[in-house]
Amino acid sequence: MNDVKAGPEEEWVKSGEVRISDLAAELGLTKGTVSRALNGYEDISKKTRKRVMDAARIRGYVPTTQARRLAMGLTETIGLVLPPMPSQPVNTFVSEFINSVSAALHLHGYDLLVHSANSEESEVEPYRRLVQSRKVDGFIIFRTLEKDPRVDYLLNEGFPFVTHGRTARMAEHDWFDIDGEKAFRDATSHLIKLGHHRIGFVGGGKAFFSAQLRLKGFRAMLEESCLEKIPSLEQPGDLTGHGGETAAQKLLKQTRPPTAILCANDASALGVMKAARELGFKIPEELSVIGYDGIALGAYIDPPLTTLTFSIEESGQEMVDLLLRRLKSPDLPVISKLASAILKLRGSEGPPSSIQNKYMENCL
Amino acid sequence: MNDVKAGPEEEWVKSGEVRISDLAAELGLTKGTVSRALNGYEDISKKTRKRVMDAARIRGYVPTTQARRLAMGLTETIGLVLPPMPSQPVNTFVSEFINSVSAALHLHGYDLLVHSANSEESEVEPYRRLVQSRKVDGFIIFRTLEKDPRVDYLLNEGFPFVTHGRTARMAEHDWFDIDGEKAFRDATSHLIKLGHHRIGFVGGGKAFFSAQLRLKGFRAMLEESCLEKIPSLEQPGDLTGHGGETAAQKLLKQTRPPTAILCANDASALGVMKAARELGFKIPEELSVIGYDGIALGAYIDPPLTTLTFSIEESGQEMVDLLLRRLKSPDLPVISKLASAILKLRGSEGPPSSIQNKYMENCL
DNA sequence: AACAATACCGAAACCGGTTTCGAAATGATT
DNA sequence: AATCATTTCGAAACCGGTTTCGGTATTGTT
Repeated sequence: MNDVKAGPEEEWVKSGEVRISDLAAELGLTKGTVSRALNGYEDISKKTRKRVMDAARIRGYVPTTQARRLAMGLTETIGLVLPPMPSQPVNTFVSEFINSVSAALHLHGYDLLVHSANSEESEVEPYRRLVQSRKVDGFIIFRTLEKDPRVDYLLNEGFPFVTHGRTARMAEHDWFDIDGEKAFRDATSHLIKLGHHRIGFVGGGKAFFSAQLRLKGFRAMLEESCLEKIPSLEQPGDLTGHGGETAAQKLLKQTRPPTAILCANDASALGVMKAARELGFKIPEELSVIGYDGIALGAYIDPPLTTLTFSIEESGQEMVDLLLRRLKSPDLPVISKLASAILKLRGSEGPPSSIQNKYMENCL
Repeated sequence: MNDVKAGPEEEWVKSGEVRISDLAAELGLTKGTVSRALNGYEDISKKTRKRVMDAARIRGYVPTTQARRLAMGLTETIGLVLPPMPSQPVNTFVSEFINSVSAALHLHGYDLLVHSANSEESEVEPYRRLVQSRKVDGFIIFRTLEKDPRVDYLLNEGFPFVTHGRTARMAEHDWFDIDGEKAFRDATSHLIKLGHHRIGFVGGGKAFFSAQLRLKGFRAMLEESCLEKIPSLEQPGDLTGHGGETAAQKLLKQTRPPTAILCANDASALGVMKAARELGFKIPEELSVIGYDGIALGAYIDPPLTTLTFSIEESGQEMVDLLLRRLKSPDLPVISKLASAILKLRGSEGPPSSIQNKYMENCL
């Protein structure tokens, strides 16, 4: 019932028991000939090719991947090392990302090797091991730091990789990134147009390049709109719910708290909302909150979280494209792609309640 | 600066460029001897062993995994196929699970191959391919169905695997599971002790064995407590936020709505809370809600979601243990492990407001 | 000093494929 | 019918390791 679908004359065989030498012996050919027949070489007569392919199908022959790869000198495998995960509230990105990367790789005959980073050893150690043991042809790296040791190591080795996110050395390696700067310009602009003057910002770890760019976009739009930059309204965070909570407390306990808070990611935003509730701020009437990541769950909380969202599936596909292109032609100049996030309005933002916020004069 | 840490006499070399034959030639030995020296064979003199190991270290020799595995006839790789993911609100389980499985495997020298299921083809197709091409030694399967085609296929093939979750054929294969039945007995009991009479249940897909067990636990505790089973209070769900929303609407629009709702997972619970808000039910005063999964994010919503939680890390480790044991001794009798979930009270449940709920008489 | 036992290493087969090269068989040409 | 070009396949090397087997060289025994 659950057998391999079998034609009339095909008998069921346990998978993976027949080798190319068995097939060759059975057909009275050498394994070299069988190999060429199956791989479409031109120096095989139509007749024998048919014989070989029929026999292969009937006997259920599938070449052993290990042997084929060894002979051909390739691994057809891409490595992805999971960064150590502190109990982050929202990891939905990782699984979706793995899923899309894996699917895209599979289309091209590549496998995905997922490795976890042992938190006790150096961050690059897993990469070093995978490179040295020749288990992979290249890497997919995400959650990049401005100065990223993984990038340094691989660039030094001349080993192919693509990053999700920019780094200080972005001119030297392929990367894909979301335009977080523009995203935060948009979000900030949206808040300003709603009438907000005092906008708080909860950042991500300073080491993450992306977090810096988001802050940059925020500041740029403030300046463009002739709003003064208020240092006390910029709070560092760590991209976790708890971090957002702490940062929000510092923001909201000020004598003149912000009327809106922009968060470097959704997890932070959830922490911010929690702190706001506990301090008695009504969202969005007394405080607007905007996050970043577009986690689906944000739609289910109260109020639904307005956020900046982007396609994880596209990210995975684009990165695979970049990496495979690099593997095919190692000497190509560096390629990069920038995709944009879109502001998904769900309800956690609105005009500030205080009428004090008169519509600001345009600075131009 | 980012070089491999190098001793005084060790010169830097690009990783993975030196083969065992190079090493042998350099030392004036045969590759067989070098191999045995490095692998601790006894028929190698102390002197040459030291020579070989020193040279290997200095030259940075690491055996090519592909070749070693081919020669030894093993893959040291475990496959994990991601089930097609409908845009589920909360996928935090998957990434954490992959992380722990990968870490546990790595301790034993195994790699994790993550494959994604193409939704267009049969569910077992990815497994079939991985088996036939001999890419993996065994599988980690999760989110099992009662009648699971993947399990059927692999049992038929005699191919090693372990499931996270039971199946109809659980007597024939190794499995690890959370005792969802007991978990829901506990949660139900908790609600009953709080004074709830009319408790709603939002289930998972009927195909998932785990969902059935959770329902079973719910029913069992109702019966044990002499509460009548009210069919209209059991609503099917699909483990998504939207499914929970729909189910909750059906529950809460009844003339006598439940005073508490138990959900087969947290995503459903979030949907239930959303629907409840929109229908004007205050949580937990007018409606208690309990989920299952223990997603960290549940602590950040309002009110924080009470849920049944378990250790994903433990799950991954235990499953790896079971699988590797199976690989080592294929003829061992079937092993299974059942871990328990614990009720994590966070605030989304409480006593029913209506005083109508007089303390029920104990049925014993 | 002759002989047996032991330590140590080389030679070669093997894992399961791919690919190059050359020879035999076939067909075409004159 | 002899010559040459093609077609078609076998033989063998190769990928980079592991492992078995057997032969020296060394040591130990009497």
